[in-house]
Amino acid sequence: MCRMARPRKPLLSRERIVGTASALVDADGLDAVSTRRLAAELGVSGPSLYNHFRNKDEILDAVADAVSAKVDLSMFDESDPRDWRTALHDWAVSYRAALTAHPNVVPVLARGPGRRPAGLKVADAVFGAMVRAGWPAAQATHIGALMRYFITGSALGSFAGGFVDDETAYDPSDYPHLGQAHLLAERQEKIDEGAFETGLRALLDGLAAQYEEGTRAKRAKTPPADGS
Amino acid sequence: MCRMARPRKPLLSRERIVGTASALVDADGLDAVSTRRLAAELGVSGPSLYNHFRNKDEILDAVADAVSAKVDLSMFDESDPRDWRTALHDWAVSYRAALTAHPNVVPVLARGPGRRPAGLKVADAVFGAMVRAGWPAAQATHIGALMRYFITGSALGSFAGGFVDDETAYDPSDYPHLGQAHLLAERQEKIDEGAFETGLRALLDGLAAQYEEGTRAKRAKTPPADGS
DNA sequence: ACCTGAACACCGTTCAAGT
DNA sequence: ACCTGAACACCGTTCAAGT
Repeated sequence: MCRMARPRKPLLSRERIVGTASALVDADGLDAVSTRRLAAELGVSGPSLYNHFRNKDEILDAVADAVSAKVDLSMFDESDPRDWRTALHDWAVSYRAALTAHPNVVPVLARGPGRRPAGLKVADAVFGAMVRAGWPAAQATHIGALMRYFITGSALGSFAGGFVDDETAYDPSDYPHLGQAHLLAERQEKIDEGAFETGLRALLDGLAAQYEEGTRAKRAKTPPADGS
Repeated sequence: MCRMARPRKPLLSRERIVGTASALVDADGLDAVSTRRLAAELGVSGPSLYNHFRNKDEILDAVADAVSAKVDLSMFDESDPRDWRTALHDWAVSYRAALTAHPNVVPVLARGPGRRPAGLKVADAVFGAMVRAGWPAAQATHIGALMRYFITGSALGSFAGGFVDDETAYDPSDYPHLGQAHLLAERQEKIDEGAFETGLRALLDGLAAQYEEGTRAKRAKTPPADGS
């Protein structure tokens, strides 16, 4: 029975803001998220958001990190029996799936992990697993980087979707080999998936060859003599 | 000596607009290009731009296409003696150099060629050369796509630059393998170049292996029997 | 602590008006 | 044909004020 006003439950929380912002990005794209519209969606006025985030970029970072958090990393556990190549493959597939489920967020993610905790956890896990598998630290760093290049590139620049679904856009005298390019748009997902699989396999094949070279050199302790 | 006003020389042209916009993007980033600021830089009022471009996106597309136009495609000429693997390698290096010279433009380019003529010329050249080298059309499409994934991904998400140059950002209990991560920022270019080279080599090694498989299968006309 | 309205300095784009 | 000022419907962010 006191007359002092108890603090009412806050209208907002970081979680609620991130959840609504994510839905907005997924539905209408990155540009659709203005602080004013997001606030309206949450039933508050624009400036209220600044009680929970320093600025709009921090909100989008949190949205992006929620996507990173969905990437499966269990294949990099020490207890997991998968070899590094299989682990890398399965991780890449899981990573790409997380990104293609939220394509509008990819431009934010592609900027790098920055200070985003889930993004850093991903980088940490793959680096640690590659070192444990026998890769030198410098190579392990390169692998983390180049896999990210390929995966985010594939999620961002949906190759086929980047073409226009309009036959007249590709004059044969200008582009002699693009006669079927307008068909790319409709077969988009299949082509992007095929290109991703082809590229991933090539990447892993090539890395396996480099790994073999490395272990052979280590076994020999000296550069191999010529002949058998 | 006539009193009728001759049409004075127009203040603007598409070329002048694109040139100034490119300089603005390179110097201050994509967000620094507002129609009003661009117009001020050109000595005109904002709406004047709409006499030459339908909207701001068209201006940025033209800026991006100017970068694509700098990618060397001579290695794909029919008269060029380079084999497909060497051509693909040299093209990738030239492509990446064009992008890293204008990193702020990459997000626009990464969206795909769309209707941008220079972007389409690139896609046309690589596809045509791969088909001529003996790749099946579907595989040639995949190669164009996956190379673009890797190259734009590497130019966009400068891996090392994505980390923060701040030791305290990487708590060892959270990220046991990132103890040196704050050093990444300063060694950025070297790491990104190393990762690009490692990845490109792996990609080409892997593709060469798939190419071998393909030609072997073709020679045999039937799936190869076991044994030698 | 958390939310508000008012305000500031911006946006992209349209359009009638000028030459 | 090409440029202008005015206008419309927006932005992100700050800040004093309220509870």
